[in-house]
Amino acid sequence: MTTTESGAETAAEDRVFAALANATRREVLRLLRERGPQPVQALADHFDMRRPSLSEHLRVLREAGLVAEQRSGRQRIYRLEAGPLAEVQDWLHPYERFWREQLKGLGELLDRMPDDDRP
Amino acid sequence: MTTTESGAETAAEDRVFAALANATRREVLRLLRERGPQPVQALADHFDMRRPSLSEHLRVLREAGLVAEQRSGRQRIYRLEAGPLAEVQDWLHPYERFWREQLKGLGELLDRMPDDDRP
DNA sequence: TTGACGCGTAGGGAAACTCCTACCTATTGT
DNA sequence: ACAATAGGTAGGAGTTTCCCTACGCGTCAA
Repeated sequence: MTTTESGAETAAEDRVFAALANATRREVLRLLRERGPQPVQALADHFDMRRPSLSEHLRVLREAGLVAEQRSGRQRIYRLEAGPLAEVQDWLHPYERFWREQLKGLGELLDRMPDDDRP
Repeated sequence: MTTTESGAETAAEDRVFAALANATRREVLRLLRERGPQPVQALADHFDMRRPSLSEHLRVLREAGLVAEQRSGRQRIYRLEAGPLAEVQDWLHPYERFWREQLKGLGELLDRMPDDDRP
């Protein structure tokens, strides 16, 4: 439990999942993770998209707590804030035994199959 | 890596993240996890929403591979298919060291703070 | 066979999303 | 002081989401 997670904490959870629903925003997170903090234009260069549109995406990520900005002169350096992703993992955790069971079942199925028939 | 995950596998990833972006759909997954497979009406009873709307949500979940249906007479029993959630966890994994670093930093900060000043 | 039940699909409307082109503010260099 | 740079904001258009009310299709019970 990263935050209080008691009851109406759903609003924060909602913002995080909604932020992750867009491929451009997931790509921004990947860029910040792989290349470290960057100003907006450096990020925008990697997309076929005008800068104001990317600014909007950055706002969504910021309001979800997934990135933070640090002003440096006239630039704004964005950096990854991975905290909310830990909450996603917490959310995922109770499902883990289900997908392990499914994978186990698949494995056993394959074990009982002649090699020729495998997908 | 649960599926091939080579290149244009992004479409499947997109469908999963998009499916999880809605609170009703996340709640459906929780109900199926906690109470096991159920027909549509039993699920619909837990929401302040008409049944056709829930049917739409079930379609989105089905196309994301997160639920599966099994017909039984005139009922359709939906069950959790957690496989795609394993892929979400895979997606999450490279971020883990970042949130661990952040939490570590926060812990050290708290250690250096007098108890009275803690949030 | 007829009626009720379980559920999906069609179609529509309000709101939200995602992109765009201006445009505005703040900072820096000349 | 002035022009150029970095980046946010406003407003608008096209698309998608999410809910609704009808309605259609298959199944079961009388």
